[in-house]
Amino acid sequence: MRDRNAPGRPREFDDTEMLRKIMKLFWKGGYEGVSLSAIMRETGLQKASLYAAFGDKRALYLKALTQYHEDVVVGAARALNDTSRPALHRVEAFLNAPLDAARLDDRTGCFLCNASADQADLDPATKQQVKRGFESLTRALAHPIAELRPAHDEASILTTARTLVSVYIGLRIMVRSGLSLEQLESSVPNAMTLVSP
Amino acid sequence: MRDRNAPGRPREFDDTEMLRKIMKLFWKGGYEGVSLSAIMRETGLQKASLYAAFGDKRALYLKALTQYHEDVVVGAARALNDTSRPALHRVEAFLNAPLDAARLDDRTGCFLCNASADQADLDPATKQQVKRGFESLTRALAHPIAELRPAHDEASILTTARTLVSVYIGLRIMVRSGLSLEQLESSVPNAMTLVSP
DNA sequence: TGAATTACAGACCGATAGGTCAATAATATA
DNA sequence: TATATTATTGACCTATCGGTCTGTAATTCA
Repeated sequence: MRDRNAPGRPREFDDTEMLRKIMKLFWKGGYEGVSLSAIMRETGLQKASLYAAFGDKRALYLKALTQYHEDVVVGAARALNDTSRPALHRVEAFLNAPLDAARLDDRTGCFLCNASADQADLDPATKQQVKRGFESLTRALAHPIAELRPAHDEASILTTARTLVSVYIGLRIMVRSGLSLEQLESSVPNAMTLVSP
Repeated sequence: MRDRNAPGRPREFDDTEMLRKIMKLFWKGGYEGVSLSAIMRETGLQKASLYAAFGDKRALYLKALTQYHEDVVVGAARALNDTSRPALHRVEAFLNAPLDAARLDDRTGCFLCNASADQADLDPATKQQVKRGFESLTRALAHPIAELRPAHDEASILTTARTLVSVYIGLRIMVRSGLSLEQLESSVPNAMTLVSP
């Protein structure tokens, strides 16, 4: 983000707004599946402007992934920490998110999952960013689980959280492959038995 | 596969052998991440030979995915149905597969998962093939689970199988992002409580 | 042995990829 | 108002992309 009142011609677009558009492209199409021309079309910016503002395509992808973290991961973590709702509801809502998206006919899945499958093996920075996202989700999920399981120690809480993040990821991936909602949704109450036996 | 004793010059390579090499490339690099030049390098075949034998790049990808089904998915299904081993062990081995791979420093993940994240949203045939793979895994996993839970009805068995497939996928994806094995492996016994309470 | 058929090698194709550059426009500051 | 600084534009660059074509080699069958 460039300073307002900086010398020189002011930027005509908002960095974050553009990164959100770019995020949606990469989210849906993957790294190689999105060309700079597609980004130019979507943002209305010229190649050189993109390059000056964000760097090359790799940097663009990584910044889109960071934007996803700030928007989606942080949002999910906040919801999991919202103590005004019952802990059980919060966990359930988290696991239901993949199915809710599918109900709205959004089978884009989760950008972290897609990036992991797509680029984690090829680019260390992407790998690191994806790992960080999963860790954030795990830590956030640990809070309501700890409320539900006050007797358990931290390690056991984190293990359960990781298992549920696995289920979340699995549902995201399976939804994307077009498996029917009716088949998948019964896995949510099934997985919930891990926190409410 | 071309007929032996067909008229004309005989093919100098084995189709399946080449498809396995191509499978490994797409598995690791994704659809757009693998160029025809890379495939030529790996297989030693010329572009025109590839095209004549398998079709265009899309067909090549789809046939690689089919090869994965025949080699890996069918293999996993067979292991899950191997009644000479205890049902509990078979389920446990299935869930451990993602971690075993990581222990051998193989973080390639699962081609079905990668294909789902990479291409399911873009190509209906890929989507269909991925769905079929997940369904095969689910059905195969249902066998040992049914042995462990004779009192449960089929719907409930399949639900549990789907939840465990989710965990499997989640572990595959998380392993690929570089999360530590020590952190992930405790999720296996945790998930096993769904079949052995 | 000749005709038909298929495979192989490698040059070739237009399109597009990511990236760069020089000219011009818009602003802050002196 | 002049200067420095940054942004924008659109042409331009080279490399590579997926795909095709042509000529030659290898085989079966009559």
